[in-house]
Amino acid sequence: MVRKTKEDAELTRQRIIDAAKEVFLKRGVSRSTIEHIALQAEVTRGAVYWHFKSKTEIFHAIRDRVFLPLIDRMDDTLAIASQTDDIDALTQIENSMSDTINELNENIEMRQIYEIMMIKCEYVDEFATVLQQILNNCSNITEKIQLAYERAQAQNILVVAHTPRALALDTHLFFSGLLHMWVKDADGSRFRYQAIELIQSHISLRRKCIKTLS
Amino acid sequence: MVRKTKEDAELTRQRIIDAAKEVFLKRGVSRSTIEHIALQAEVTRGAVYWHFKSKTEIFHAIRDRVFLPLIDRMDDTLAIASQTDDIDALTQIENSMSDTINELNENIEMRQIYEIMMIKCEYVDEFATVLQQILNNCSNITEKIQLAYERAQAQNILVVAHTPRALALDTHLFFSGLLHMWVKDADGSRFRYQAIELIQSHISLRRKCIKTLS
DNA sequence: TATTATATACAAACAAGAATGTATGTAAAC
DNA sequence: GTTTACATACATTCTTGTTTGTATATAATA
Repeated sequence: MVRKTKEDAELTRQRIIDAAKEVFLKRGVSRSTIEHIALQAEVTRGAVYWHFKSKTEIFHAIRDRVFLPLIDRMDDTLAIASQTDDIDALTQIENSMSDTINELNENIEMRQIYEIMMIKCEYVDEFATVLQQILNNCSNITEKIQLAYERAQAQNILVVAHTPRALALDTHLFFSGLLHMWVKDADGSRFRYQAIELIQSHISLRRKCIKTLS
Repeated sequence: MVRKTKEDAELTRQRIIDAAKEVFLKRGVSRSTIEHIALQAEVTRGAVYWHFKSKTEIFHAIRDRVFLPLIDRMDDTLAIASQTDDIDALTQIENSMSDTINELNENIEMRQIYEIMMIKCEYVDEFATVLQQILNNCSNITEKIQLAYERAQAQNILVVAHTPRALALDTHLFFSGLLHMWVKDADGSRFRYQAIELIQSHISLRRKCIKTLS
């Protein structure tokens, strides 16, 4: 059993990535060895070394597969807000966060990879750069949220006396904390089941009360 | 040079803990070996094995030294609120968070250990229990914050239409996110220098506007 | 108080296993 | 025929845990 077709080889590559994900999740990135991954993927270390030159490279492959798409998606949800007018800016922000949580609820793989990134990886040496990338992404998201708050301000639905910048940072920190807790709260009792409500509550705090309607 | 006095031995023990902290910070917990720690402490592995039976035990020693006190302190700041009447409940919440940030700013060791706990440790196997402890502490803090919000409600300084419970969770998630970002933001440009303002802003959003004064 | 016994606080050496990286082999695809 | 996609074997380094040695503090005893 040697020399498969290109399609077979790609399949092997994907199986190695899948295997690494499982192993990382179970043992943490540092304690996982190439052999562990090979065993899980039911190939030899030779196969792993053929496709990847190191464990770090596998780590990045995992990251690219799921982590980046989710950020892009959140980005999009916030961006399209400027075009559609049937939905206000605050709701857009709320949706962008809710969508992410829903995605984590439905997509097991995404959830697993988030878990690896957050509590099963040590950000030293080669991994320190990953942390910087994450920070940069955070800055981008925050800016998008700020723009949305500025739109909300223009739509006159925002509470007064607070700058869009401050609100955006607050929201970002809230969501950042929520994601961390969501991941750590393995049994779901504390945060996982009420995440959506927490998001709604967070946004409603920023919405100007329309007392004149009643 | 053998068989020191008990005081000398305790000193050695502390030096090993100090050394481990430095090594963990530099290389991450998993990649740090007993030998690394011994070298940093300028003792042999024999000394380390005499005082601690494993790396995990050193980890817990580090944690107990700084991590727990900080949580206790935050706990206290929130608890004394019920006694002093010259300072309102919302300010108490604000202070408890600001104090923690200030402590992190001033206490290098505390900062380093937080960094280790947050981004230089993989929470698997023996370390998984540590995560549960952290979660439990979070629950306690959230409850304390909730009680403070209930006092704020009684003092009639809180915005209406939001339950103390929801506000407490939101605040806790905000602060959780802030701590994470504070730690990750090594150069300080993004969060470290404006953490206090962010806390003030967060709290002021919950404070009922006193328009009648002007 | 002086002597002796014992536990302490390490250092140094040893043995075993784990993990990595590379080198070599090989059969089938192209 | 050559390259690809691996499997297998090997050499080396790293790490751990244990064991042994030893000088001295401390307690016990006389």
